[in-house]
Amino acid sequence: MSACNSCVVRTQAMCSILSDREREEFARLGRQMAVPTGQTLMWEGADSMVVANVVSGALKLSTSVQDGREQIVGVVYPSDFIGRPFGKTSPHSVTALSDARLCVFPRGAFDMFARSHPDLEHRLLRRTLDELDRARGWMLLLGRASAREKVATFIRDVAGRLAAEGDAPLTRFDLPLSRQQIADILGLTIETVCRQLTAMKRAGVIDLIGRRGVAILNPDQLEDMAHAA
Amino acid sequence: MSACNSCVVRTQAMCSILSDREREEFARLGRQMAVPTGQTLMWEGADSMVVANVVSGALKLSTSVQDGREQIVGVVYPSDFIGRPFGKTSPHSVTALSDARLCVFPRGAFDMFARSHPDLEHRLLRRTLDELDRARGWMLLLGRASAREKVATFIRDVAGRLAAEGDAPLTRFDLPLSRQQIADILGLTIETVCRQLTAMKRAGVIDLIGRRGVAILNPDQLEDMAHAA
DNA sequence: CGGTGAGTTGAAAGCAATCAAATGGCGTGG
DNA sequence: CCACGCCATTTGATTGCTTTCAACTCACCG
Repeated sequence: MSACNSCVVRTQAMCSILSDREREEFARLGRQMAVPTGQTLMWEGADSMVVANVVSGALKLSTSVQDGREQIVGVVYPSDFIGRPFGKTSPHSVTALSDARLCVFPRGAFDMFARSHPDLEHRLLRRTLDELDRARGWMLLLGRASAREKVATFIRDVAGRLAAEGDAPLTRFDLPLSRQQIADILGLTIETVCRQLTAMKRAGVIDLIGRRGVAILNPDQLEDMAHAA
Repeated sequence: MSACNSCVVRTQAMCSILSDREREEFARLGRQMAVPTGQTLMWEGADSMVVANVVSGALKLSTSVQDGREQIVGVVYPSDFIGRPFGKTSPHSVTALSDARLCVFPRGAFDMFARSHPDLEHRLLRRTLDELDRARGWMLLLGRASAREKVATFIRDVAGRLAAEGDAPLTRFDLPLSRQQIADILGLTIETVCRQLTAMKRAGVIDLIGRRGVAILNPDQLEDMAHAA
């Protein structure tokens, strides 16, 4: 009965380790849900009511300070997990960057189900450890990298993340984020992001096509820029 | 027989949920170990051979780029967990900031024990989720805060972290880190850290006593500085 | 085909980094 | 106990990258 059988992330999301019977039970706890671009699913500091799996689309995790400065602390893609299990409040906001489909579960029910299915918790633990590694790598970028390094690294990473699992990074693609959002990820201003992109274009490393399109002309040079520039 | 019975972090470390029998079995897998100040226990990118619980002391987690720039991505204290279970390589170096005592386990043995003790894995999951939240909060600081805000936030956080669980933040204490290490945590240079500290002293917010001593004279003003300055 | 908002470019200012030199805390040996 | 030397820290001067403020362009939509 459940939509799981046709779910595109069934094989990669954490539910994949469940048996058919377990997955059916699990599926009954939650429901699919569409989230339009720009909609915020969860607010920083608010009670953590739900957790979810991303089925399609991309969402940002962000925190901000009084005066409007915002920092994006993570971006999640299909098969990624959203929300804060086993905790009272959500430590950051979650907002859709594109129209997205989620598989949403009430937090309480999820917590209980997870507690009684060690394999699922194990899967979640691995995912969380990976996410922690990624966050810490990002900290190096935020704390020690120049604007050039940040932007080059960002382009390279998106190219890798957008490629199908196991494939080589794409050489031509559309950015899933606006310039402002890129700036919020890298801890820069929108103008600085622009200037770096233009400079990289002038250097013949990339090409910019319209608002969102990027072509990587010289991957090696891009790689160099990501490390020191 | 095991040292566990006298272990100072027994009640807070993750081993606390194990039964006496289980803990004995668990203890047989590992051993206590002293790590002198400055010694590196684990190297960035190296095979992840061990995991450990911190019994006493403080250690830093750090990554760096070719040219010597370093970023500290985390600091761990007693009862915290170190290492990368379920993964091939360690994503960052681990170095003792002070003489430390650890309870060390071979990774393989730990992984297997954890897999067969869901309660332990659950505890580890919660710990990892907390750590991820902390890392993301740090990202906001690194990406969007001014030098003043970074240093003020750092002082405030150390005061809180050094106080006994549940107590009010300390008003006079010794920093567990050198100026250079503080700089590496905040993504600043040592000179900038110095200047900010001196400025805060001149402003009457804190006092500096010798190399490591700090007294908080005006907690409210410090709090303000941590948020916007 | 014109409007609108994202994106780009330019000029100037500001903040932290860099380079350089002075100070002082602390351990050591006399 | 005091003098000495080393190294962390502090302070100063200058540079330069990123931000800020402002104007302009252009892609995309109706």
